[in-house]
Amino acid sequence: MNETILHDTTNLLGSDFFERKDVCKIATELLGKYLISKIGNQIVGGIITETEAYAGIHDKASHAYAGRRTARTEVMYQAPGTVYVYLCYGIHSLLNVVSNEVGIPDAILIRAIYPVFGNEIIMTRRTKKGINNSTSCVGPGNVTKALGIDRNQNGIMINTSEIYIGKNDQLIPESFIQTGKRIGVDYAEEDAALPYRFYVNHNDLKKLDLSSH
DNA sequence: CATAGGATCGCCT
DNA sequence: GGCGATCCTATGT
Repeated sequence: MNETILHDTTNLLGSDFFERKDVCKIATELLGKYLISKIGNQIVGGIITETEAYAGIHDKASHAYAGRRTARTEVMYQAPGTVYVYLCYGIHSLLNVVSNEVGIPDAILIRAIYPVFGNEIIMTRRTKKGINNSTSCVGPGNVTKALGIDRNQNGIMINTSEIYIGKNDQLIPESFIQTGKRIGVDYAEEDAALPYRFYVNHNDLKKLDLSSH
């Protein structure tokens, strides 16, 4: 894969992908897709390997629980495919993509990717020593740091500028997909236990033929 | 205006 | 496994 994907719209996800009601299905289907950033004219891309679903106003873990509308959460009510980036713990930018229809604030958090290209750029952005291909983009704060994403991208639409999500002919086998409860949402009472986290081990990912594109 | 706490990370022991 | 960093957001007075 190279940057030609950014100029061939047939390779990018259509807006209908995020314009669906089942946020868990979308979160699952995002596994294996390409996430690409072109920020500061630097292109970095990888395969999405971990996501979490946040199910709008009925989900106590969601920022939009009970229909909360604030300056921060307003973008969650915008069109499917809108990027929602917020600051967590005062330090980390966390990347989400809004789904469902306008006015229904579902979102998917991107928690990890497997880097495919732009590795030298990633290493200049990730200064921690000892990281490797399998760890440089694991954890939602690390994904955004590697991709150069922060709140400057909050509110933009995917596949129009800076952040792109591409199709992948190489699908993740269902047997590779693991499920669990979401990280860091213990405050969400009964919703804290919902199996809304989806991930594939990078070791399993490497068993696939990633050279077919 | 004041305050508590967070969809995390990395360093320390 | 513990905890400090760091600052914005949401809420309450």
